[in-house]
Amino acid sequence: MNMRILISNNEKEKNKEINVNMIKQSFQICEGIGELTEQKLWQLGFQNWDKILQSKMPESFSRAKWRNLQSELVKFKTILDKNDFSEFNKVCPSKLLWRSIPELFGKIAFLDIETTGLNRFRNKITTIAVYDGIQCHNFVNGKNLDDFPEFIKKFPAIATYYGKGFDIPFINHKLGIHMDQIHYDLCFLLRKVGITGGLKSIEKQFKISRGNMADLDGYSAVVLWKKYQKTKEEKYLHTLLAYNNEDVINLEPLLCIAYNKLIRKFDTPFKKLVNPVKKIPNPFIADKSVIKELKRETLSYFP
DNA sequence: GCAGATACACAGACGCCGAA
DNA sequence: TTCGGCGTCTGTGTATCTGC
Repeated sequence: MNMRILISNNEKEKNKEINVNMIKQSFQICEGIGELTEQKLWQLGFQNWDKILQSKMPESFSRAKWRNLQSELVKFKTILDKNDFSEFNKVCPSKLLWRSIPELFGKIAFLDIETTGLNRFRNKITTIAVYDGIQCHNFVNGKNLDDFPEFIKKFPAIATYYGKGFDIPFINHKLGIHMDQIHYDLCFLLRKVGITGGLKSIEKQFKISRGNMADLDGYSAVVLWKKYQKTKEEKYLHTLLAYNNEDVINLEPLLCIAYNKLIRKFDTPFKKLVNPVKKIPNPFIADKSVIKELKRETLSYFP
């Protein structure tokens, strides 16, 4: 059930052109190099790894520190030259992984799951949506959920909203896999720049629309799955998938917003990412009668 | 060369936050 | 309501610098 919608998006092409080597301007990833030393290096004109490796030691550095910096950079360069992002994920400090976003833009899987509840030991996964920047892919319990582990392997990076706390531990436990990709968790990236709140409230803040599904939430997804299981009517499943897809499609502009705010906050010399202004059409459409039904029932529970 | 001062990196504790 | 990741704060460790 891989749903395919092809789009042409000039913004994504622009982002590919933007400095794909931005991670190679980062020095804090090296052991013994902190924020201040990195700033100092930029001020001294050392804009990337190659410049460090080709230049003589500046006076303000000790011989030991310079040698350590160079050997660390050789290590990281070897890993990146091999495109070994899983190894890069292991050796790069997690607080700096966001700097690899431009490097991997276009290869990131935006991911979100729906479940029957919050507890990964008692509840189960109902659907998983993955947006690869071009199209949505859906995995449904009882249909093709088992295809997910093989499918997700091909992405070097994933992006979620609070996936580190919820989605990934849930997937790892339920599907018995270990996802070792680079993981951009937008909840924590946005917190770094002072933006907090749930996904829906942040979408509102940045005027990212979710059409007629604005009033649905995680609990609605639980109810939709129960109704689908009881009636087997496709309208409930399609509304659930539409909701699930809307979450992952909206993660892409949020990732750009977070990255652009981070490079400004940390006073880096990195270039901005172009925010994709055009959203792809959701391959599933939420059934209007189902939305009304959900609203009515929610009102009767909470008068 | 040594001792004290300084700068910087790093580790641990604690509290906040968001997921269905 | 539960759980676990992350940020912030604070203290500690280490390397380097400075003055004698």
